Amino acid sequence: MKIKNDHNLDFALILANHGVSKTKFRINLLNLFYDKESLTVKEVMNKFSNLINKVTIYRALVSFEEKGLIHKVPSSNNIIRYSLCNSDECSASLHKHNHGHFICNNCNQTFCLENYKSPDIKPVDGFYINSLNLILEGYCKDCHLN
Amino acid sequence: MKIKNDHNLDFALILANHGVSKTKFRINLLNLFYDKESLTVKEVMNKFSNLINKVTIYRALVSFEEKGLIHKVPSSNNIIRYSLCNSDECSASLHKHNHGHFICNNCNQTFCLENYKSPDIKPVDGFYINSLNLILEGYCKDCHLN
DNA sequence: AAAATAACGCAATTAAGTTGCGTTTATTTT
DNA sequence: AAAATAAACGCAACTTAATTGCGTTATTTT
Repeated sequence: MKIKNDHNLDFALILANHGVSKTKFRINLLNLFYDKESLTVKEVMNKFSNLINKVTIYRALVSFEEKGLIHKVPSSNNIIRYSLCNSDECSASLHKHNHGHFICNNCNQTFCLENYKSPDIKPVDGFYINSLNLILEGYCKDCHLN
Repeated sequence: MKIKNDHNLDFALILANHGVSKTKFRINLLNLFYDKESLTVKEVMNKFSNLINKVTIYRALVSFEEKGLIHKVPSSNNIIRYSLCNSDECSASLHKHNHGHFICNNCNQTFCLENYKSPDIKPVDGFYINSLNLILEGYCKDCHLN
């Protein structure tokens, strides 16, 4: 359950700055998000070798989201994915990536597509916009071959 | 269970042209999609006053999707929505809208945002792209007020 | 019209996500 | 630093979306 920190970052401090409790699990969970483009509850469970109760994971993710650390990534496969907020692009109430994301319909991995720029968020009458996402779906290289 | 046809379209013919069986239910279901921007299984069940078995609905939607009549709309709330394909923008294997969609996180309705143009689909090395969606989420006018 | 194929409905099942509650751990107050 | 408060955790039970198998009914093909 020990997660290695390859980022030279003080995750406990980041949590504190966002008003999130610094439990061992939540420190490791935040570290995971710095390692990986996006995560589902199932992927988190696997990373912690199923030692952490799924309810704990759900509640931690909700807490991270409420405090503006992560945001949901829309997809068509009805599995909720979370992705780390870029502090320069996201605030607690408004989330965006300046680039598109590709989701594989087979392995469910996500990939950043830096070449696909998303349009900027602009106000639309009658709508209170919290997030903008450019989502591409299909099959990644590995999953296309079969 | 009779659904009125306001579109002067022969839905049975459209189904036949796409290789989908022309059952009474499927004809009415296709009509529904021409009436509404997008639909979930639950919404379809309600429209048919719960007279149609949900398994039948799931299978019809899968069939419509396989034959290129409808496609999934990604969202963060893990409820699968389907939307009619524009014949000029979608093929059976490649789906896109040229504009963004707004999904209300409270009432789960979707709205077309004609002013948000999506980038064009272009090939990306190693990815086999089936769909492109520009998704905005937040609260619609009605749901923001409370 | 008969044979073949696909859709349908029912019951049961899987899996994601949620809720309540007692216990443990972290944070705040003194 | 100890006590008081608040939040996180784990367990069990529950809700809801989605899936599967199978016998029956409707549609399509020849």
